[in-house]
Amino acid sequence: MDDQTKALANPKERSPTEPVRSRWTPKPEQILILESIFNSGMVNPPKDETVRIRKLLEKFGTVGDANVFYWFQNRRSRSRRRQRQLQASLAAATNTALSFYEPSPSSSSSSSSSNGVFFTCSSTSSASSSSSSCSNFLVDDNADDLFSISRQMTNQNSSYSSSAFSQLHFHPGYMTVYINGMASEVPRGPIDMKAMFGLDVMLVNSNGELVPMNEFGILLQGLQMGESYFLVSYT
Amino acid sequence: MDDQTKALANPKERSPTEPVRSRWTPKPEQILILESIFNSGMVNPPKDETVRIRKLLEKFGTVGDANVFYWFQNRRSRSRRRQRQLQASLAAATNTALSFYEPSPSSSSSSSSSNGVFFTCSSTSSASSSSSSCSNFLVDDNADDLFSISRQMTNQNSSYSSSAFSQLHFHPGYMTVYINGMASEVPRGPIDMKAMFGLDVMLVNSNGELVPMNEFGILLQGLQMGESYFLVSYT
DNA sequence: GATGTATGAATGAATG
DNA sequence: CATTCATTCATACATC
Repeated sequence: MDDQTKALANPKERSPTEPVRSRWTPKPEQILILESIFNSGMVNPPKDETVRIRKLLEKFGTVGDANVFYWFQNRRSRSRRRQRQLQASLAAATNTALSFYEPSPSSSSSSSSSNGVFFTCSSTSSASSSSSSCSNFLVDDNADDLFSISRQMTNQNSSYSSSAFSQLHFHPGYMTVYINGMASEVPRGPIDMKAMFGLDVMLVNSNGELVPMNEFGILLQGLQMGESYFLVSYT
Repeated sequence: MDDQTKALANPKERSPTEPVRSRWTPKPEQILILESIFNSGMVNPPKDETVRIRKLLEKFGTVGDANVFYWFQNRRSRSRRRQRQLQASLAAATNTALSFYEPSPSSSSSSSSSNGVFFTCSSTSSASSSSSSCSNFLVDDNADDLFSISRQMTNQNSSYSSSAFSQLHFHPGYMTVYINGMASEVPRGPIDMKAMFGLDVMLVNSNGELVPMNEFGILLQGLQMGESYFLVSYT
């Protein structure tokens, strides 16, 4: 175990505003930062980077180096696990599979999508802390390649701060959500979908559920920070 | 065969194709199977066993490896917690009892255990998950789970219970998955995305992960029954 | 249809 | 990095 991994956990200090918790609960902004860094390719920050990241995160709440370290470790582990799990579970059908495959003629690849617009992204949601990452399929879950990336990144100090993270500004009244995989700054309040997208579109959250919208195409409630949504045409 | 077998007529029988299912709700038969396995001593099945178990459970409803994994993890955790509580309460009772009863030495299995059994047999052998028995959980739970089980069982007329394991039937052919929130019948085997949707799409599962696809636009594995997917254009 | 509870799911925190 | 545990969050279901 690296010395860098040695915990500097500071379990006690807790801002008076914070609820008494036995373990660190990352704030949404902190999750965004961490996800951004992770998805920007730095999946295994060295110790000094961990310290820098912790200092960044501290703008939004008490956090220790150990928390950051564990976060990345778990993030890597669970990404990889999910990846394997998916592979395995789907691979089960591979053997029985070929009999069903009929090389349908390429003549009509027309069937395209009856739906019209389809899109992207998903993730796990949760009311309080939505993790995840719509950009999963961008950089995430790629254990093998990630190492080369991280290896190549270990020396450049501020790469992440200029790539992914710096794009996320936290202006008041706005927040970042992911729509079709792209980070988007949206107002915190109700959103006029027609004004914003111009079409008859609806938003589907990462659970596949329609985001409630009134007859004027205005979302009844604000979106959830950091959450992922899909635009779906319903015309 | 009793026709009451089908009398699983739960009041809340979902339509043949389950709608928005934000979380897995195990069928009574599935709970029976899981409880049986757990109580037989396999409290921490290794991965391959998890897969086998999942396949068993799938005879009674959609379930994924992760569900099985979580089920055993939660089952262990909550059994252990109850065990600890029981221990604590018994210890407390013992302490208070000791104030009345002067400990006469060395008579071994003194623990009266009028109400409970506490045992040991630490197991936790080593790295590889000991699926082997010798568990604190063995008989552990009492009122709570038994109630739920019996409650669940009242619905069926005992057609299942013991024989649940051996029966195995697969419906080859087609299954239902959700694509962009819409139920779709797809073949169980590999799917020619090119023929089905057109060239430039890929499937993302509900974890936001890309479903592996070869260079011909054919999914390497079949999809998972009941799972939700999103079509993503990658042009 | 509000509230309580059982439990599925997620994740921080370890350990080896 | 793989596994595991403890804790917490979210929700399905029961109950009223």
